[in-house]
Amino acid sequence: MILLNSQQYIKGKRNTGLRERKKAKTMANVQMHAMRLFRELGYNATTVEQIAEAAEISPSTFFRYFSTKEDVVITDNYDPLLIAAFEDQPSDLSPLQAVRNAMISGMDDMSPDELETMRERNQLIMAVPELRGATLNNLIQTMQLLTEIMAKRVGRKPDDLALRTFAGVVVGVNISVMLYYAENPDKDFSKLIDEAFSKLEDGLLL
Amino acid sequence: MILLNSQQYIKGKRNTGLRERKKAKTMANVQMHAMRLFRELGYNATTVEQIAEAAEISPSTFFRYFSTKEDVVITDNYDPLLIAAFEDQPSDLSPLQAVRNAMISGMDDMSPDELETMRERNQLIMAVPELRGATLNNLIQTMQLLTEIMAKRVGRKPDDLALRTFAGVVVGVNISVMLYYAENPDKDFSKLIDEAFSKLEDGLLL
DNA sequence: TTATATAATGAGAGTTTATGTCATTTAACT
DNA sequence: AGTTAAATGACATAAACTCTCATTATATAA
Repeated sequence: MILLNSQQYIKGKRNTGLRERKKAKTMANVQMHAMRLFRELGYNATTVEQIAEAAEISPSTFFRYFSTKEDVVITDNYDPLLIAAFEDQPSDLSPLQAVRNAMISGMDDMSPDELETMRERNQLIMAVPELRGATLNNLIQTMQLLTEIMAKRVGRKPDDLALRTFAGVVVGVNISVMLYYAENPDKDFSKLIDEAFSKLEDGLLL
Repeated sequence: MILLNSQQYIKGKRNTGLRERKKAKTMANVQMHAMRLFRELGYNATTVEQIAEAAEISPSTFFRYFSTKEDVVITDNYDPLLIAAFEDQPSDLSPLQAVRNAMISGMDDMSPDELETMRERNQLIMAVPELRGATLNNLIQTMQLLTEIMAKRVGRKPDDLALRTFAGVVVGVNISVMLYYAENPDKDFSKLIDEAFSKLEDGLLL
């Protein structure tokens, strides 16, 4: 089964201690049971208490791992990966091409299992307003990150309006693709992103 | 003081009955007190109970007017206005120009009082994650509306990816401008929108 | 290895948002 | 004026958090 947040422990901190390993395991376990219950009962009909019971922890412990019920679904670790991929892009690419490649390259590294998890998450998130709101909120964070690294790349200040418009556009396209993908889960997400960015490069002509 | 949602009653329904007038008045009154309390105490530190008491209604009644605490801030009635303004745009304009004009024309009709309220709301919303999430969620609805009327205008189906990408871009630009405006409240919001769309028309080149 | 320090957990009490029910009040319509 | 329908308030209940404190488990150092 898929890990989501546990990776933040596995990759981030020194992986040596028993304590860290246990935490990563617990976190992944809670997410697994939460996703299963959401699938079976629906998001709103599932209580934190139920999740805690299924994962064999106390509700207190649940909230130590995830500060909200939403967090158990939405927290992910994609930003650092995106940033890294972006900074790997050759400098002769246009900013748009660089972002596009960075996003797609991240997806190409995913296992079928990870892709399937991503799909299920996207479906759930887009179906539940609270989750959608929280995810959209995360996208703003991504947008700010993108503004900063993009500012470095093109040699402008991070409060440049063109730059920020650019970041807004990237996020906006992401939102529309996430929504589209939720309605058409049989399509290939990374291909959709690719197509959407093509439209952009063509100058957004209708 | 400014009305926000009350307009939906004043403008939308027949304005004749005492009942309607009272509801509009109550709604505006609740919002006024809520905004004041949020300003004085902060959003999270203000309870619905306090708002209800200030507005001299029961908590039950609060939730009849606003289904969540967030709603008291975020609910607005801009969509119908935007749609109407959009449909008023001459058909020889490009889609991008039409959207741009529609958005700006809406703002130009606002009184100074309304603009000031909009600014305060934007500041509050962008500062409070829950509100930001809920607002972003509303933007998705706007995006879907935009997709539909745009589909009519250019004669495509609403599930056309180019169309949806376009709508995503418009929403993304809005998000980035809202954020920018929250950081720079002394600027002119409608001018910021105008500038951001200019960058778009220039082909998003950095 | 044992002793001590530090971190994770669980139990339980309290707050706030939100939902649903029911009786009472208030406006609308004839 | 009397009937109908809508709005309100009082109350009960649930679920998501928050906080505190005692207990358990892991880490560290003598």
